[in-house]
Amino acid sequence: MRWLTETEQQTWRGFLAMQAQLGAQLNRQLQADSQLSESDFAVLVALTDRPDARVRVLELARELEWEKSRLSHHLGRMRRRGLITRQECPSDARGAFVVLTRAGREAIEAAAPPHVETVRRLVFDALTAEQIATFGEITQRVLGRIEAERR
Amino acid sequence: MRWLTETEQQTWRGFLAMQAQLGAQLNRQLQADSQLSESDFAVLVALTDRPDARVRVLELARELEWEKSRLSHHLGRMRRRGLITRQECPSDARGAFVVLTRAGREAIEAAAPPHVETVRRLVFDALTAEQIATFGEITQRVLGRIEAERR
DNA sequence: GCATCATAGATGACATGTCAACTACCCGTA
DNA sequence: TACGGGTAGTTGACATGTCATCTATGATGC
Repeated sequence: MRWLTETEQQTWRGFLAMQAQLGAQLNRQLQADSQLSESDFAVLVALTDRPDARVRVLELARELEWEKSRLSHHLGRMRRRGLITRQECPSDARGAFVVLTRAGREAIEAAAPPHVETVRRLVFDALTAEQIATFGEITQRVLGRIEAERR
Repeated sequence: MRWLTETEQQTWRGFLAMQAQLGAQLNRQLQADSQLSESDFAVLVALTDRPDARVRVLELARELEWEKSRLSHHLGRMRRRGLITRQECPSDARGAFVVLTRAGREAIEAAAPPHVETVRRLVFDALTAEQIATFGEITQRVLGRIEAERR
């Protein structure tokens, strides 16, 4: 079988370490500055991307690429914290909209600047323009592979 | 404040998506082929890296860059499944060694080839040599930033 | 109308991760 | 010897994620 070369192994382990460290650091910062997790943040961003600040649950799941049950649980928790609400869907009684509340909007507006600043500081400021471009290509290619494989 | 450019935002979202998808896919494959999680795999790899197939708990935690409590919980679960054992440490009665069992060794030896194959297929085969090199540089730079910040 | 199957979303059981204590032991100093 | 602070590792409470299953509604063919 084809093993990994020494260099590939190092690259791979480096990636695993970066992934873990970066996620942990971003979570810590978000939590400390805004009492939000990365997951909360992702949901709130998806909502603010909408002109009417609301989405159908499954559409949100597809957009975030989350399992629907994960999303359902997470929305329940966010609802209990007052960041979002549910709204019945008139055209399909099974469905529901997720709606951003005022508190949710305030939370995301307060959280975004320091979070973006951290991402910039830890990632983009550390890289040259060319590295950033290559980084983008890499993620797209890998995503393409996974996509292809899942079919 | 300095926001992210359109391109940077795309790159960042792409990275988040890749991270999530790749992790999920690797976990699925490992689970299906070997009944192991990525975490189990990481622990077992760290053990097989040792000539005597055993490590002190905290040293393992440092190597994996895991919180000690996470490791402790995880080791408990792996022990219950028979993948590892504990061994008292004669020179420091507080401490303990984590030891690879025969079953653990068999599990990792069976799991490694298909797992490596998947990593190769999804990542390295998708990239040019130059992209791989850049990828390695990127992870190192970002890790360096995080490292610097945490002090 | 109604039997049948698909879909939206929630739920419960369980695996995993985090944080803050806690226990037991080490070691330097008086 | 005894005390005090540091270290190794575990534990419990709780947040989060996964999987399988359930409920209610929608859509389709007869």
